[in-house]
Amino acid sequence: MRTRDRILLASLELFNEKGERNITTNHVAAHLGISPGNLYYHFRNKSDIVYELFMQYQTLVRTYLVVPKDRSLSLDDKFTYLEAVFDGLWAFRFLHRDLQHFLEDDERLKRDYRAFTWFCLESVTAILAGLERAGITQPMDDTRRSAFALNLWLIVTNWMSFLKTASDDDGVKIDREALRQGIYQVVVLEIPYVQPAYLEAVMARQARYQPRVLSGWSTRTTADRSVQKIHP
Amino acid sequence: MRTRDRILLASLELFNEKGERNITTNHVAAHLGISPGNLYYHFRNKSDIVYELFMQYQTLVRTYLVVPKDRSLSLDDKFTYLEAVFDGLWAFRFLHRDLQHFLEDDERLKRDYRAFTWFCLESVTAILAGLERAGITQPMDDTRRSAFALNLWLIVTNWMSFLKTASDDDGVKIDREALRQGIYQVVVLEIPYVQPAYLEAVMARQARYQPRVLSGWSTRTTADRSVQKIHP
DNA sequence: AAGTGGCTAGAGTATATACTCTAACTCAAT
DNA sequence: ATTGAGTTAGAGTATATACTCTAGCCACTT
Repeated sequence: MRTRDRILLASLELFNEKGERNITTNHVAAHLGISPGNLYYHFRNKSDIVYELFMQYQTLVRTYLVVPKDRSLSLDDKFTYLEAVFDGLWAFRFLHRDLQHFLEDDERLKRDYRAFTWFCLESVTAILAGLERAGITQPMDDTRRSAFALNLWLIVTNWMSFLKTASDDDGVKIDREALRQGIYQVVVLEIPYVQPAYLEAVMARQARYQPRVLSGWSTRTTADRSVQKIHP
Repeated sequence: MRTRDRILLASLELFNEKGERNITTNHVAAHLGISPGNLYYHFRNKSDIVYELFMQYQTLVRTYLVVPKDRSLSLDDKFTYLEAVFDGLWAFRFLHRDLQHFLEDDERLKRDYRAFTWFCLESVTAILAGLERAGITQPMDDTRRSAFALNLWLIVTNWMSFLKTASDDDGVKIDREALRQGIYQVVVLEIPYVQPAYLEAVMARQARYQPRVLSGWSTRTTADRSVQKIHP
């Protein structure tokens, strides 16, 4: 593998694990056993590494967030979308953590990220419209659908950071699996709009993603509020 | 005003404006015209300043997120809650920006923040239950309500960062006013559960918070996707 | 054999950052 | 007047961080 690609891969790995703020270019170089000079031969600066990683992320998301033109959407499609989106978020989880910093630091990234957001929101809206046309959910007017798509996107993109801040690391390991429990939350959002004929099927599939982290949190008493450990 | 309080105030101001990551203790001291040594006389380290600010934030939120015991909730209450929460978020907006970093940096803050989150989720759940009892929204079972409360909280707490990342600074100034447009999004979330008798009233109030930022984004074409300026 | 261009090492640098240390000032109580 | 606790100034420090510079290596062409 080319050095340039190894740098990207190692950066992604370390950024995801420790957070970009805690990983210096020297760390990345040391991790790969190359010199800092070598790293700077391939990238002008740290921002460029982040930008390139964002481009990879964007490409990934743009490939799977498409509405098929030749057929109508199924319930399976819906969950395929969700799983893909969460997998992407997991693979590039460092991005959303310091997003604001990155965007302030790099005008180009800011521009591109904004366009990317609108693309995502439009795609989600199109998917929602597709599900309506397929008779899975109730039709809604355009304004409502757009606002709904935005809520959906907010929940999806911030589910990870919620897990990180709200759950106890000792009790619940945050991994790709835990992340997918965000799917449960998204389905909760949509349930009121599901057509009666599909309600049972939707809820059955939703059950697969039932959160371990949160189950029963509303019934806990004040006394054990801070205790989050799971004891079998 | 005591020096200690001036340090807190200046830190909050600078953190909110530039982000904690970009503000050093020396910056804060210089801003106040005091020496770094003086600052470190009052605070052992930077984390302590952040912690203290979080405590202020927490106190604020805990005071207004209470369910009245002596009477049932009204529609006004609901919007009062929302406005208060968004005002609090605005006043301490630096917190949610680098939250993950803060929590990794300070074990004490991590513990307290987690407890705070659960408190908020329980409070929101209690408020939702109160609205149901008052006949404003349809009753739902406990599991659903908890999950719903969590979605609501996710949208509320991340609305600001969405605005920051998705909107064009030139076109739409992000301020306390823009932030409140998150209220619009929250109401969208709740509309399916509003009892018919209240639907009109809810939507009328919602209209006050109609986003300027997002209006019509779903209908924009690819060509002007990146253009976010508002021209009257 | 000599040259060429891509790649790499590694020492080095300017700046920043969080934080320390000591001396000195203020002012109310004695 | 003296004391002494609380407060402040300001120079200083150890470390980190992003990044530079120069010399040289290696594979391949001519």
